[in-house]
Amino acid sequence: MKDNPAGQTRIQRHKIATITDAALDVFSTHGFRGSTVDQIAKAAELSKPNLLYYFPSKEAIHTHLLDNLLDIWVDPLRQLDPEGDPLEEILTYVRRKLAMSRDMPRESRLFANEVLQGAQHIGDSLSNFLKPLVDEKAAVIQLWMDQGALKPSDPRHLIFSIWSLTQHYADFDVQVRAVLGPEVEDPFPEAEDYLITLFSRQLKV
Amino acid sequence: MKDNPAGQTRIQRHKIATITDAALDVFSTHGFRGSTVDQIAKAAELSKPNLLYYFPSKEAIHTHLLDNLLDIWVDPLRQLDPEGDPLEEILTYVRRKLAMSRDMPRESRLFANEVLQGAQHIGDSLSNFLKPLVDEKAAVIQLWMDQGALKPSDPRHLIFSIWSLTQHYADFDVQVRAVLGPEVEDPFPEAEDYLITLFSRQLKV
DNA sequence: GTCTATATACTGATAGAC
DNA sequence: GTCTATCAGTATATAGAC
Repeated sequence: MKDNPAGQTRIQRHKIATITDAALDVFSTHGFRGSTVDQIAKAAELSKPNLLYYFPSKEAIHTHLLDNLLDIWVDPLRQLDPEGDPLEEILTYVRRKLAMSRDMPRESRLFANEVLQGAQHIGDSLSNFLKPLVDEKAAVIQLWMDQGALKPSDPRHLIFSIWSLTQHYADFDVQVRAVLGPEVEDPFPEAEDYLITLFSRQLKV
Repeated sequence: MKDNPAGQTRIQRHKIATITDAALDVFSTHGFRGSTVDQIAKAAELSKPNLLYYFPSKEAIHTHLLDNLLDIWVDPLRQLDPEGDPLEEILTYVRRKLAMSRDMPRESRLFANEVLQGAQHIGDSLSNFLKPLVDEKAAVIQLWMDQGALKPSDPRHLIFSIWSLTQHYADFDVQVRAVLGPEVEDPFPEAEDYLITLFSRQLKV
C-alpha cells in the first residue's frame, strides 16, 4: 500500500503534517523545553503514544521542524536577483520578508527561540549554509554600491537590519500591539510604509 | 543585626545579588521553563535548599529579575530630552541602546525570551507602563517632525526600529557572529557605524 | 495503528538534623 | 543558615493488549 518512494501512505503523510503543524503551534509559543508531548498530542488530536509512533521523540519533531524551516526562511534572500534593479530588488526583499512575518509568525518565533537560546540545534547550518549565502548576496549589493546604483553602507549589516526589522513584527508582536494599543488593528500596513521609507532613504542615490 | 530598613544584612544582600546574577545567566540562556533551580544553585555555588531559603520559588527569582529590568531597560528612552537637538537626541538614544546590547546582553535576552513567549509575566507592564512612555516620547518626536527639524516618518515605528536594530546584536549574537565569521572579533563598532548612518539618512533634513 | 497502563527520570519544593 | 534526604508532581518514552 506504499504510494511513494519515501514509503508513506497518504494517511501517514496527513498525520505527520497534522503533528508538525500542532508542534509548530506549541514550540513557537513555549519554546522547546517549555513544550510537552502531551500538549502537542492534544493539539494534534492524538494520544501521546500514537504521536510517538510517528516520531521517535519530542526532539525529533523539533529537529524536523527546524530542518525544513531554514530553507523556506532564507528563500526571499536567495531570490535577490543580481540582474534586477538594485533598489527595487532590496525593497522587494523587505516586502517579502515582512509578509513572512505577517503570514508565518509561528515559524519566525520558532527560529527566534532557537537562535536566542544559542542555536544549539542549527548552529552548524548558520555557518555552513547561511553565511555563504549572505556572503554571496552581500557581494552583489557591494557591487551595486561600487557602481553608484545605491548609497554606500555595510551590505552585511544592511541584511541584518532587514532581518531584524521585519522579524520584529512577528517575534515581538505582543509588545508592538501593547504599545500601539487596540485602536491599531493591523500593524503591518504602517510597518511596511515605515520600512519602505527607511530603506529608500538609506539606499536611494 | 539588621542594618537597613529592608531588614537585610550585608551578607544577605550579597547572597541575593549572587543568586540574581546566576539566575540571569541561566534564565537568559535557557528561558524560564528551560532553566532548573539546580542549574541556578550550581551557578551561584549554593545548594538548592539554600537558594530556596532566599527566594520562595523559582518563579519568584524570575519575577524579581523582570521587575527590576524593565526600569533599566527603558531608561535611555526616558532620557530623550525634548529640549535637546532633535537629531542628536535620537542618535544618542541609538548609541545608548546599542551600548546596552553590548554591555547587558543577558538582560536583553531575558527580556526577548519573555516577550517572544507572549509576555506572560510582564504583559500588563507593557500596556500600563511602556505604552504611556512611548506615547509621550512619540509626541515629542512628532512635534520635531512637524517643526521641520526631522524628516517625517511614523514616530512609534521609529522607536520600534531602534529597539529592534539594537537588540538584534544581543539577542541574535550567535547568528551575527556566524555570518560575519571569526575574522570580525567585535561586531559592535561596525554596527554602530551602520546604525548611525541609517538613522541619519532617515531623519536628517 | 491505536489505546491503557506504567516504567523511568527529572524537577520544584520541603522536612528535619546540625 | 546550611546541609542531606526525600516527597510529590510531572514529563518522556515504552510495554503490551487489542
